[in-house]
Amino acid sequence: MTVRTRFAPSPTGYLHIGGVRTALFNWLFARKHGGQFILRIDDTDQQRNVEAALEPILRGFRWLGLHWDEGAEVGGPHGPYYQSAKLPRYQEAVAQLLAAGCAYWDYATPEEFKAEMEAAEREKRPKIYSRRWMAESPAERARFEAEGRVASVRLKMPREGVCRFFDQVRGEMAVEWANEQDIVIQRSDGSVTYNLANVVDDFDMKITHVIRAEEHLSNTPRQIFMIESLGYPRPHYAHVPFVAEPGSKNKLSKRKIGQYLKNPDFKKVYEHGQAIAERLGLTISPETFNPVLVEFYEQVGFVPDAIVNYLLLLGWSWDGSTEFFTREEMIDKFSLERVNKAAASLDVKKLWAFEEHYFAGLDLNEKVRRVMPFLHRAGLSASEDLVRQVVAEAAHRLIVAGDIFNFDDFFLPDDAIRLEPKAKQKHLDAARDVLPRLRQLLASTEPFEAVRLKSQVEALARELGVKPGALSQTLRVAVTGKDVGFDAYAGLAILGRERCLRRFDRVVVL
RNA sequence: GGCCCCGUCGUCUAGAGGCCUAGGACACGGCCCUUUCAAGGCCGCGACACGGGUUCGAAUCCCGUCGGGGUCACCA
Repeated sequence: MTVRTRFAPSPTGYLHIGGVRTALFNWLFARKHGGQFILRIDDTDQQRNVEAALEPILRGFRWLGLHWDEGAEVGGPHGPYYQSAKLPRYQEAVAQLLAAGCAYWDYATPEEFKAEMEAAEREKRPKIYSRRWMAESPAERARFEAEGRVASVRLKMPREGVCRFFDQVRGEMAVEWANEQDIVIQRSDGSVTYNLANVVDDFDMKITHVIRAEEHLSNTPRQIFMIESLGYPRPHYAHVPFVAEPGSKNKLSKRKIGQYLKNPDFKKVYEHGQAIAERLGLTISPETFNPVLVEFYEQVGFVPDAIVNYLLLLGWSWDGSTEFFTREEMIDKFSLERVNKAAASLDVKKLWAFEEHYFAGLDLNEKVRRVMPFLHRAGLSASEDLVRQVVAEAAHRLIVAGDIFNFDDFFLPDDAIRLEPKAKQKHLDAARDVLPRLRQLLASTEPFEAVRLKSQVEALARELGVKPGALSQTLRVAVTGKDVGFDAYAGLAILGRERCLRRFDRVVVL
């Protein structure tokens, strides 16, 4: 039997990082067993603009390299893969459940049902519907309808016995049927609810392994009841823990960004990304651009493999010490047995560390390829050759592609260089006497290369009885306006004599 | 509140009775290097929730307590 797994996002307009982690486990499991990974869309018919809301999700998966074998846009033999296109099929399943006596027409009004639930809560009883407005015969239905009531369809759950199932992460599970509510499977408007659609889709798409987040654990018994009532084969289950908030065990939520921003680590990464987004001219708000959403990482210029590798280790480990896995290695080593049971908090600082490692591992051409679009989008024109030199010298100072903006002084016109007041005070004002000598050095050093510049500065330093570092800092400020950056001599050499002198003369009034 | 799940350093985790004086990684602190910013090297800080058992021996098994979380929709 071929392994088939699925991920079923709802078109919400963004790709949640916790969802990606669950999807990744599904993807890995399918790949490992030579099976298929299906991307099915849980859209409801009342949603508008499904296409627009789906686009960021599909783009995110493609960007991360988590390709699906069947589903949205790619199609496949078990479609449709959009829930909104399957209403007749679902209603057929509802009819089957009704006919089998496993579901019933219910005529309770929402208020009546709610009153029962509130009473149960008050009396500290399990919230189980009394079936007071249940109708199983045409006569009963007619009677309720004469009162002007409209029916929904509820599952007629067993009231005794135990539901047992095996969970590949949690082991043997057992739940009393008597604690299971008669949930609505078909609304009074004829549309169908999640649990029913889910069961039918998994059957239609021949899903063999249901790997989903822990919050679905409580849906499992009622889904098993439907599966059995409909005569479907039962899939294997694995409930993986959800991804928790930074520094807490609450489920990560896109709505609580304001709260996460109070976490210093989270804030730091967010602000880093924000600065890059501003240079790109993106209009951003924390609601749509933040480290909970995959889009954030794409915009800022992360390496997709870094995110995937980090997510892999969030709730799974191989031997406790191996940190880095290629795609092939993760496919080879992944197993549900080694998935942890407890929720794991999102730690963007650690994700950042993975990014550092992955970006550093890119070869020079690859780094340049990733950095060029950022420069262009920010309106900075630069030859590939210049970019290559800067990227090479910047080395590990580039962690995400957007960090190239830290070295924008190489790509700005010479008259656009701004002198930072603090740097001026510290390195120019305090060194007025040596400025003419430094200018002369720039004008005369031949060839104009880093090693030569270095030895010339060192010679001058000896002559003046100062440290070479002091002179090189002064040169750096005089030419770039800033007192931070990579090796000053390399920077001068990259700019070339002409540009250095032009800048020097603009910045320094002798 | 009912039902269910979970509980090792701040965080992610290793650990399936003796290899544990509890290992690795991120973060953090210090030192070295460097008159920039980093990176790198070295050192350090730091956890088995608690209480009972079982056992020669428990982070590992059992019971209880406490703590945290999920879920109880005509959302998905």
